[in-house]
Amino acid sequence: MGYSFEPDRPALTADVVAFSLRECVGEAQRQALHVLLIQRGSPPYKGRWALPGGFVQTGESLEQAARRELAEETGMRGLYLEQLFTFGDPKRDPRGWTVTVAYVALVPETVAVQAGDDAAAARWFPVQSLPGLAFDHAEIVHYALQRLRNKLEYTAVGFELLPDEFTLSELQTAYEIVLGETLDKRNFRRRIAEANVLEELPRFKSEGQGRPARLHRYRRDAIKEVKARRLFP
Amino acid sequence: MGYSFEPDRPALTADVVAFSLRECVGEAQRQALHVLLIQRGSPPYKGRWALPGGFVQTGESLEQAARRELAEETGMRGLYLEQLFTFGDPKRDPRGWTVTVAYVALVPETVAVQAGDDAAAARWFPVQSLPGLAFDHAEIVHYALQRLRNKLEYTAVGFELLPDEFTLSELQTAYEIVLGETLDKRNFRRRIAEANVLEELPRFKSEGQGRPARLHRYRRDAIKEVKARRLFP
DNA sequence: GATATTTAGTGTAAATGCAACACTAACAGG
DNA sequence: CCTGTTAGTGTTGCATTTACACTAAATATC
Repeated sequence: MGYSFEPDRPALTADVVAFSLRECVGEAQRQALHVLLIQRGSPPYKGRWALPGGFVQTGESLEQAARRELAEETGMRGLYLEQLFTFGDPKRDPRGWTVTVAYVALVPETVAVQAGDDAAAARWFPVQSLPGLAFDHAEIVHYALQRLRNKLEYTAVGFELLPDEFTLSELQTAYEIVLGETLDKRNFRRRIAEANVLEELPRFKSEGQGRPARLHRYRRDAIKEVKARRLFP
Repeated sequence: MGYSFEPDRPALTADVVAFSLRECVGEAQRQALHVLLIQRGSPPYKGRWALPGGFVQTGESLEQAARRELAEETGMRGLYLEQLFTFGDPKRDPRGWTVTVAYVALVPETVAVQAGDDAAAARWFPVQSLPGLAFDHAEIVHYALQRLRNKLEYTAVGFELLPDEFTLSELQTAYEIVLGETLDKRNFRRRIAEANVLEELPRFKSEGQGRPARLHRYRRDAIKEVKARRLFP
């Protein structure tokens, strides 16, 4: 690093692609993968939808900035968060040089959005029918979706999209929706069992009619990355 | 993104972890994975070794900045380059707030280092015996090494460490050194063949004595990511 | 309350993929 | 020409993965 000459500095922001499995409006009982978007209240792209995010502030880490912005604009806290990629095309923001560190967040359906202080509208959109997005945010979402699918294939982070306690059927449905394919029930359960990241709870959940399903939760002592073998080859 | 308030901006740098397979000094014919380091000529960490890199300049993309810095400080151009991670701990640079976008480069042994304009020393160090590094660069190298091994396991980027034309034995040796394990010759060749990213050349290379080996090169029309199946499970 | 309906939960067999393994081919040096 | 060295090639046993169907436990209906 040759620090002898100090050129201009870009504005640095952290943006978050927050994914969640939510029910489609209209179609009750049909879940789909959604992304949280915020409607811009000022130019450029006024009125357009954009990813939650904002400036990284002095003294905070990048991840802290992402968490803070998410909390400020949507009220959501304590989520799974992972750095995705840093986007720095000099023309990505029409106002000037702005580099953004993008994060992916996974949000259980039970976590509610509370509109931010600045009262900007925040809404979940199905990834299949996103509105036109501000800046290069469409590209960021696209990249995030690829990464999420990849990650789900060879790690066991699926439960980050579910509440603390969940049934194996709910977990399987989550995987099926994100991966966009149906999975075999017995094979799915075997793999999850082999990954050894869940523990049974002494409780059950009644899914309307039908036999009640055992509740599970993530084992806090489990290693996050199940790297040895792909979960869904 | 709420751009109503503009806080301080961090300095933004791009640093490069350049990997190469080189012969160990002293031990002729024994290759090892090396990382290119540059000796700092000014405080902080004066005299310490650090990753090549420097400020991202106005009007250039992050990758362009990484390539430019690498060219300026080492003379190396046209390499495989991939964004690794962005490090933004507010205390990572004692002089002040500096965020760095780290890249990984893969360098064939045939590419020579030309000392930079500022005549700073540039040297290849075996990853197994790195000197104490400036800033958080040790952490960055550690992370880069993990990523390289991972990448080699399920993609076919190994040839980026070799010259344009190479033999299959050379490619296998490259994989063995990076992964730190020996591989079965027939299984290795089968997997490389199935990945379908190489083409035979009508030429051979004599490796001292012994039967000459057919030269291969990377097929320009091949898709880079061999994602369907891990290469070395 | 008997029966139908719905969801949960469980094992096995066939096919596929992976890992282990040994010899022949082509050259250089003595 | 004989030896040493590196290149190149298939098969088999084992492990993993996939495909697949019934029983269990609850609710709703008549």
